[in-house]
Amino acid sequence: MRMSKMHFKTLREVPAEAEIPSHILLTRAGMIRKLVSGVYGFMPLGWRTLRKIEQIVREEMDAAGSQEILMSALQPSELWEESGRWYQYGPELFRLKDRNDRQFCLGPTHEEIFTDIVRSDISSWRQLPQNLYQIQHKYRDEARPRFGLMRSREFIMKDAYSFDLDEAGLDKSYQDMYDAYTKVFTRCGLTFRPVEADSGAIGGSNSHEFTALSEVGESEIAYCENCDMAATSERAACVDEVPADEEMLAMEKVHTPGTKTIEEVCDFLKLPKEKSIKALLFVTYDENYEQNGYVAAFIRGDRELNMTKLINALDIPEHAIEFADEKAMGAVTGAVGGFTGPVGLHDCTIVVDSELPAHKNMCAGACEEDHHLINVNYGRDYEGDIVTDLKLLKEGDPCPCCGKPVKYARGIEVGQVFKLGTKYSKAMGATYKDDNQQDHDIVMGCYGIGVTRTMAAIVEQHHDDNGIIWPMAVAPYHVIITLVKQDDEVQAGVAESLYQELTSKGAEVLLDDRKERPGVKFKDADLIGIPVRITVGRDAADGVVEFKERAKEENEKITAEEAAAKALALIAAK
RNA sequence: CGGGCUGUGGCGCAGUUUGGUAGCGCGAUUGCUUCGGGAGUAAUAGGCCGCAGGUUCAAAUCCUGUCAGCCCGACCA
Repeated sequence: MRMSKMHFKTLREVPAEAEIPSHILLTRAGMIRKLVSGVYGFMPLGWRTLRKIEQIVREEMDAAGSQEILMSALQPSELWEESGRWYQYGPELFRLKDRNDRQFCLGPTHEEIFTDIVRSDISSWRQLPQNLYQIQHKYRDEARPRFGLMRSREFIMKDAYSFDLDEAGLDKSYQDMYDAYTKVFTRCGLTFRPVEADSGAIGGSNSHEFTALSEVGESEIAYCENCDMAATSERAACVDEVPADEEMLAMEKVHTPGTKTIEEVCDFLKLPKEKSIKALLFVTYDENYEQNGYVAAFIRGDRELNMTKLINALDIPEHAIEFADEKAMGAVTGAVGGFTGPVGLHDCTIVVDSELPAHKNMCAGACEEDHHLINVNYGRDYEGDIVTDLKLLKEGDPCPCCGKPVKYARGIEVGQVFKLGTKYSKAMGATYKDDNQQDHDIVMGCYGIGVTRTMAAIVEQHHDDNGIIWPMAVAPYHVIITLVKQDDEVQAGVAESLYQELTSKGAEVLLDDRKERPGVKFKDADLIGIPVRITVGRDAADGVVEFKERAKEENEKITAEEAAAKALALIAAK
């Protein structure tokens, strides 16, 4: 490609809204273009890289035995009603109506569609297992789109769905996908870690998230250097602390004026936070978004609540629960906020963290303004409707597997695999007959890769102050020939024959023949991150050019023939 | 959803307090000089100041409403 003919524009200044390197650099390099918040288009260079990532995904999916199809993004609401997710998915679902008032949505994911396909095409055990995938635009009306491609409302995703006879089959499909994902992200040049994850709105039992390590990532992972434990912070189990046993003392109400927070109460009563119970009150909503109940969660004063664990314990959608305001709190506790406790609390679902029952003689709110109770004991003074792990695992806490202190890291979720089981096949009637004419639910798995997000993650891990440093496998072009003086016949001739030579051997080459000053060409070459740069300049008359890899500091003067051979070797090694 | 900030040529911003004919830098076009790390110079083009309403002789500026964008929070009982 001759750059003088390419639709191409770089920005010298950083766009005002861009915060993180991938957003800044992809925009400055002219690879992506924002239309509205969370919606991006891809310009020639960006589109080439995206297609390369897609191609890697395709090759590995095909190799793993999955078949590519393409379903519509526009989906009728009926299928979502069937699975129950028309309500469950919440406000992130882009909903729209046609001229006849029929409801549709733009697919945020495609479990329903694929299940629908399979239930009509598959009827016999002989037809299983099957694995289908597509690479397609997805739509999610994110509460807060941000960071360019990292969290957008329209994005490209590869989603795959496996259909098996039984759990054993699913285990194999899951492992095959897990292995394929490992190959995909390795080929893309990412440093990543597969971690255990919560399955969220998708549902199902097991799940792993593939996290590209990065400080700007929105995903927080806990891992252990001593054992194999690695999980998202919301998924990570916590070890219950078991305190020394003590005799139960008589419960007592004490006057604690103005002590709303755990800190204030514990300071006032001269107690460690480990001896106090923290209360968190929520209101819940039904399918019509009407308030339908209250939830009180209790954890030890020094702990933090893990919202995901609470939602899972209650078995409700994420959007069906909110922190209660002062008024709602009063309605339940009969007191102003800050003095809620589990004793005598009624008309709400009480969820108690699993480590609290073993804790004796605790301090808790008395459900009365300016009063707390001390020597509160589980079983005698209060009970929970649900007792389960609600705690957030923090850095340094004991590892749930081996007990050593856990570490924390941030990362970008570039892929996730789920064991769905029969959640969708049961709801939508996707069954097969076995060799005894018996019907069984098809056992499903689903597997996603955020293709556009992967592109952003690669930039996050591969850039410097001057721009992007694309790994060869995903670079929009392999080589850029920087022609220093485009109107110097000798230089132009050398550049042209080098361009022809490399192109004819299968290299993807950009020839910078623009009427620009050399500085501009060098800056642009660095910004767009082409892995190999061959500069044709003052030594062209001697057949000598300059060879430089984008990722390396040094450059060398060699003959054009040597440069071509070197470039081809690097391309072949990708 | 809650809180804060911002909308002024393609991009980045000043001007708004104290109403009075819209400015700067980058970019773009043309000429000359320059030419190996985002050149210099001269000239030119480009904006009903997000939108709607109001106050006023007069509104980018004041008032009301509205839309859009960005940031922060979602851990407090």
